[in-house]
Amino acid sequence: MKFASSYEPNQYEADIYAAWETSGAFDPVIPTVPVDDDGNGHDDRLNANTYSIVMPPPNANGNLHIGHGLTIALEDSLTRYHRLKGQSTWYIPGADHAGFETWVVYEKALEAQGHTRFEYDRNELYARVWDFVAMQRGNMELQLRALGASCAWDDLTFTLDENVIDRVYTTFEKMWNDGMIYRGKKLVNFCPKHQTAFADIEVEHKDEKGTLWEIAYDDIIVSTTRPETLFGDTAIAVNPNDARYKDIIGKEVHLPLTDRTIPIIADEHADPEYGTGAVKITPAHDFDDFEVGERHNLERIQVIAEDGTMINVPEKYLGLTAAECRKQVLKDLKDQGLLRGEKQIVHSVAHCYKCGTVLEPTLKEQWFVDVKKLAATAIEHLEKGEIKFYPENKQKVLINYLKNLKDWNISRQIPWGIAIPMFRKANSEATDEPDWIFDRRTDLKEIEKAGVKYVRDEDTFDTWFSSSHWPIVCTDWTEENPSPYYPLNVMETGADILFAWVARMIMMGLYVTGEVPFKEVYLHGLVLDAHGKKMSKSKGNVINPMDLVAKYGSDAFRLGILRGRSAGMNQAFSENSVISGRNLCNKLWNISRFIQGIVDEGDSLDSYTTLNQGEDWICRELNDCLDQIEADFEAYRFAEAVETLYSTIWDKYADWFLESQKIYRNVPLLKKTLETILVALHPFAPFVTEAIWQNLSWTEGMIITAKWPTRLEYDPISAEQFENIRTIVSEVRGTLQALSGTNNAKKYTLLYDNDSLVEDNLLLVKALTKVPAVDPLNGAPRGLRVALANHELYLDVPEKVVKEYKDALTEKILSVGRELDALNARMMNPNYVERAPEHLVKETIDAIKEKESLISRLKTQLTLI
RNA sequence: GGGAUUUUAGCUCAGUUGGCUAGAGCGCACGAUUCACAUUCGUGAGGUCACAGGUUCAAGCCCUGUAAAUCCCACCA
Repeated sequence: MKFASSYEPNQYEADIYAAWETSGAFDPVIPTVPVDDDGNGHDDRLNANTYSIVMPPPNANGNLHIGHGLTIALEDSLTRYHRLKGQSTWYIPGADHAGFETWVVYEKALEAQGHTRFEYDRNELYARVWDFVAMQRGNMELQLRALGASCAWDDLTFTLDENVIDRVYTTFEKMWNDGMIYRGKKLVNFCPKHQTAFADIEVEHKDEKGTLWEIAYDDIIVSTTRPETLFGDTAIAVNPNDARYKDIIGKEVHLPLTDRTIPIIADEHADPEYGTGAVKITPAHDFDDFEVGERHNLERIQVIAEDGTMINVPEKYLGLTAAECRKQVLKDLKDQGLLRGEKQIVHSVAHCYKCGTVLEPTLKEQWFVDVKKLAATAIEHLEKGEIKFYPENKQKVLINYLKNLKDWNISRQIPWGIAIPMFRKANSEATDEPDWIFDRRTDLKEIEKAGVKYVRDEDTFDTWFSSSHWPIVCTDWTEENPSPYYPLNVMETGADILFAWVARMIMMGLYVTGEVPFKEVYLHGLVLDAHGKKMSKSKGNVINPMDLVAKYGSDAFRLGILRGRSAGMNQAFSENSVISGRNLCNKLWNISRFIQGIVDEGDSLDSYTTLNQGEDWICRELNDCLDQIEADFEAYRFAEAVETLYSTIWDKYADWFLESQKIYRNVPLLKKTLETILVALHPFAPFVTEAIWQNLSWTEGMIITAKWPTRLEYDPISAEQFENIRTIVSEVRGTLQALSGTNNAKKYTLLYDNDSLVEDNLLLVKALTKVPAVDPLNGAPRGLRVALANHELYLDVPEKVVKEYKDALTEKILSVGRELDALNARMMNPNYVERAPEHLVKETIDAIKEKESLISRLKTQLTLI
């Protein structure tokens, strides 16, 4: 016997995965590189039936977390479904160098060894991090395998692979030539701890308590939360409509603690309602002030250096940290009587999303992408509906974001990343040559062109700049050989990176290829803990997907994490749902074990025919189930598909069909239907379905490359009759349960009068209700009437028991009466009869007849008691 | 300030173009028991669909408003 009494995932999963991988089942059937089999000069792949999906690349040197677990469950289910449907499926795995994250980890390791980044040059650091990552790599790839990801491993793309860098450089060069790249000295969010700038999107704003100080600049009082920046003030702004200050616009005031004077200017930025209505302007250290400075052509005086110490300030404050300087400034202002008040406020402060350090708006020369055209093109294609979003409201959200997008800072001061291929002229005498030139030779620090020396910019690209090429590089798309796998069929990723990643892939895809990079976008939400709280290390509520896989199996995890989840929603997750997934796997295992047992007894017919109502019924239910799953996959309704499979397999197939097959056996049909449910469940539970497939005596090949089931043949009238049997059985069971006493099912014979359906299914009804016998009534009604309108059924119970059932019977009559009243009320409404669809009115009339007949029968029974 | 989302059973969620008595899983109560499965089987209790109006023959679903919660963007001198 190949089937143990329960399914033990750990015995099978590793071997099964290895078998899949070595068989080549993960690889697309249609080649990914150009072919011209018929020699007509055309790439024969281009009209092929392909299905492509890329994996959002997990951090190459990290471990998978619960969000990855969800990602794989979603993407791999899609992949396997489309593979079973016969498409040439390409699920492309990836690994992310995770520029900033990995750098932070590495720098910590470096510090632990007593070193700092400043001891090495950029190339050395790059090489060192490369080795560091190489050492840890593989962990997450093993974990992807444990989750069952059926991806094409040979095509794994690492974000620092040569073809990625090539493509990024090609795009950058094109943008540079198109005038979309510019070098700007602008305010950027700068993390003093990590010594790097961030894009707006990487900044985390948090509400914090702070102090608002009021400082006298001559007669004008200004409010500020950052008194130490006053040395960088180059103006005071008042609102042009503010009557209080009308007369002093254009005048100069003395800047405290210095011997400078600054002008009073009129600008809308000053809010008359806030504070005193006058605001100090520090263009070098505040984003709003920077813009005011642009409008009024103000000087930008940087007073806080990148290391967080004071520069360009009076001797006394030079070299202090910003915090020390603030204290000193406040003290000095107070001594001079210029500090006129302070109050506590709550304001939002920008933090580094990694270390929580307060970010310092800092003037820096950086590379920027002019996003106007990119965004406009993306909006145009999005508004045409070229990409379908799940959930669909994200389309609007994304368009709204793109409409307000500001230029994109792509420079990062982190060695671990793709070097920016720009070189600055070294000797300024050669005035005819441009200051900056593009060159791919980023492995060199210095190059020479036309006799002029150039030095490479030390910075690297923002990882999102290279990641935005992901669909292009993963599918090996090139100008010369566009891939049939581009655009991707779907981009599945987290809703939290809609702006950072999805938006940029769309802009970049359109810019490089002229086509949107994917046809559909499915966004998943956060996986929250069982109480709906965000998982975090500090809260200690983090669930490790690998623990659950080890404990319950990969399939159980996948089924569990998909349960109750819908697109874009942050939803709770608990071990319970994994347990219920595990139970389903075991149920399926035992279903198979049972059927194999029957097959072993011998019967070698291959083709099936249905022979009774239960068999017709299960065929109908399985067909409905397949329809439902196909529709659910089209609409990305994963949880619903799982739910449908769960109830079809358990509540219908096992509880009714298999139970009925204990009376009437149809071996070919058992085989056929089992294959159907195995294949249908395979996308969600790949391991157990494959393990069963391999253990069954008659199946061939591997289920991963099987064919999606075709519909079953059945007699619909007969199938519907089985519903009547189900109703009879349920009602008898319910009545038996409601009778006083225990073990009622064993005691009382079921009597039927004039009922061919029961007569034809005596053994089945007997087995399902567990009554000792099902006999014809033969005479006057006796015992307890079963509450069915269209069947004359009695439970042969003694008078005494019938009497004890009186209360339950009364309650039953009342409840049916209430339903009847509701139906009658509906029919009393002439508008309903007139305007509702005919079939509904007819159904209502039928229902009324049925209820009336049932009530009169029950009432007769009651009077007999 | 702008935008989005959510509110249905004790918990987590379905409920697709409005249409029969609003469903599932878990939990709970009661009952069963060796013959595929206790990771089992059966039966049941539990809902003013956040609230108030409106449209409609008919509203959990559509419209208006209110409340609560969550998230994103911008801003907070």
